[in-house]
Amino acid sequence: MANVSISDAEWQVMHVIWDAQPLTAQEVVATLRQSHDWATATIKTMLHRLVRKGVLTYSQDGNRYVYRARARRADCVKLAGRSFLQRVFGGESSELVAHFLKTSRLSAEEIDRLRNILDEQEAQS
Amino acid sequence: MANVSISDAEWQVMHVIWDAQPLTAQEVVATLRQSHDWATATIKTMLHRLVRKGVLTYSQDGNRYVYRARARRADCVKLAGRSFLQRVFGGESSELVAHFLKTSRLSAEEIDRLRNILDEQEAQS
DNA sequence: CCATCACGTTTACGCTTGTAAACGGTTACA
DNA sequence: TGTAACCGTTTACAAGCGTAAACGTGATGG
Repeated sequence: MANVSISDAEWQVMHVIWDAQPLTAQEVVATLRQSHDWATATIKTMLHRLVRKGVLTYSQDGNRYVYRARARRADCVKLAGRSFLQRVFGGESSELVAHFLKTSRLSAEEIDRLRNILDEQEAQS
Repeated sequence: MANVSISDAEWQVMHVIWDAQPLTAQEVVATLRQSHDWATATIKTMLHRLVRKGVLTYSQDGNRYVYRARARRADCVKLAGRSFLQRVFGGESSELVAHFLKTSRLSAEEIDRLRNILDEQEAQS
């Protein structure tokens, strides 16, 4: 289904859809316009490609399409994550995590949350 | 210098070089042969492209080249990390870290080390 | 001295990506 | 009843990528 790779620009589109699906093309365009300077045609191309890749589906409502994600965000994240982990950190997840911990500013709450996750990891190992 | 993007296959080559530079082309080929099934010509193409991108340099030793990284691994990792963080997690580093913590099996030592990093983060905030 | 080998360089080629204009059909206003 | 506006579809096109063969040149063994 979706062992397909999603390109950089396509991710931007997918985030919009995962955040508020179902959405028509214009709704996607309107949302993206706030953050990107893409021509409408450009966004439509991406919607198309995403449908072809099987990541999106649409249903028709009159003359317009209503798009929904077909792949779940979590699954796509997992796939992209594995690939990045492998490519950049040679698969060493603790290196990856260490890197991002060091290069991020985290709030006290975030730090707490991460500590909790670590505790769980420890408990179940 | 190196705000250039390094492709997937190119990362594989760069890891080899960062791990043991300086290296001749054959040394790179020999190392990569253990993990990849690439023709020698393919690897040479990548070395070339990396030189053109400014990520690698070489010096000549007789008829052969000796390659060295020109960009530091840490810098490339930082760049690729930022880009991935943005693309997949919309810039939310704590989400990213949480994701990788949850999807990784970590040893007790690794968990300890990560806790320490968290402690430091907390201290300096 | 010639053929072969080893090196780096050039050329190749199909696919993906970013970016968008052009096109054909329908709808709605003037 | 045109005709402008809107929709989705097709076509475009240059750059990057994965993958590698072909080429020119200098060295080397017979």
